[in-house]
Amino acid sequence: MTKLKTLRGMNDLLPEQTAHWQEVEDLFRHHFSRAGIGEIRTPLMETTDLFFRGIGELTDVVGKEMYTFFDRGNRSCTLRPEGTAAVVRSVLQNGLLSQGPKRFWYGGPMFRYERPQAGRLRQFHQIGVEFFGLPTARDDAELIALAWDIFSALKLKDLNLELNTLGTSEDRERYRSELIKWLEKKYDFLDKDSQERVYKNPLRILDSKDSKTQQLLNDAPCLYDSLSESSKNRFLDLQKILNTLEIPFQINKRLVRGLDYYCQTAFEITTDQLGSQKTICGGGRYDGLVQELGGSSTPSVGWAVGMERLMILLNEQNLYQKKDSPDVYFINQGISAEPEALSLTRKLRTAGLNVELDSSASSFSKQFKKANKSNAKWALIIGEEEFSAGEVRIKKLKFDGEDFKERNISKIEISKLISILKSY
RNA sequence: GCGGGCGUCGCCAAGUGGUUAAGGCAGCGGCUUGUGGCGCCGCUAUUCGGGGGUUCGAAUCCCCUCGCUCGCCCCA
Repeated sequence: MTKLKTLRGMNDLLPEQTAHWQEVEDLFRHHFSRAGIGEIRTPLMETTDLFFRGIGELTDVVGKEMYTFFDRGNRSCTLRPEGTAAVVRSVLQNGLLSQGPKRFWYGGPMFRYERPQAGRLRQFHQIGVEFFGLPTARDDAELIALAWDIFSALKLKDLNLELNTLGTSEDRERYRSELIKWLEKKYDFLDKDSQERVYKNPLRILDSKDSKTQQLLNDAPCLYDSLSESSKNRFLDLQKILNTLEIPFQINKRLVRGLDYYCQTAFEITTDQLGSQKTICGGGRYDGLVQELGGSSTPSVGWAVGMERLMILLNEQNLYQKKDSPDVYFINQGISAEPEALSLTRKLRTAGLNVELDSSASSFSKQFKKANKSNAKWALIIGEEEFSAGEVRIKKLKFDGEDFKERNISKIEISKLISILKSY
């Protein structure tokens, strides 16, 4: 029989990992709730059309990375490859923008059919934020600061905030045709990948890894030069505000985000500790998207964090908290004592204690060994002797200064027991 | 989708054509039927990701396939 296993690029998260994930997710939630940002949960699956219209048919994500299939009603369905399009859809469908600007966050699995690598899976997880109806550079700065503060709270080191502006869609279009004209003249000197992108995605060529192409590009028209005055000023404003907030950044003129909807501000938070999957947070402004999906013109801005990459980086920088050990390890043996131990365990757990109940029914000596390994502070022991006496034995497993004499406590005095267990 | 590396027990790993596939960790049992952290003893892969081939003989060589990994593309 062949072994059953996960699909390629889709991993289980096991208890040791989920504990870390939860800590990190809690931190995100905490920051969001302090900023008055509500969570929005959309289905994992949407009509294919949403992503065609939202992300852009010519992007790689839509063109070759989507999990698309027909359901029994012959509808074309797609597992969401990113979060923004669905959030916009939801916000419109539910009329959430009728009362002015709104901020939302979302999280969960996304799906892209790509060749897996470290930090790039077919099912991966993002947490993202979207601001709607907030048009200014100050709004951009608030959004960026939110991400920056979360990473700071995680104590992440050596992060770079890279910043660029793409201008308005008119600026971008003007530059695009100018760049294509220039690239056509240099076509024969470009590397193969870049040649293919001349018409498909010329801005991406600016980011080519080919050194000859890069040299050539030194003379290429610059996006910044074709920006309108107001776009330029907007970008300068943003930089000024970030300086005021004391958030360090560097301008990366080659930063061109891949999805069609971006305009004006584009940014990434990167690290050089993750190999080629170096972006842990990417985002930008998408003023045209809401209208594109059928709403009224609503300037919007957002970012998304790649959870897997973030978790790898936290691990790399040794920022995981050590896992909690139980307060109590409950040693128990005997036909009457075992149910009694379970009963007491329930009461102690209800009182807020972390209790690990031994279920091996093996010798006391074995159970003590396990108690030690569990790293619990206390051992409770109940065997037939204690059961008959209506008592439970309490013993301290760790020496942390205070001396505690092993003793028996009557079960009637449960509150006393609880207060002892909680007192160290 | 393209190119490089890899795949031996739950984990880490030795073995690179020849009788029973080292070792460590973890697990289980015992020394010690009710008191631990140390120590000692024992047990745990008919099988080397899967399939086919070469050979008297394969974990070791060849082919295919699956998966992981690194880089490219792209992106979080």
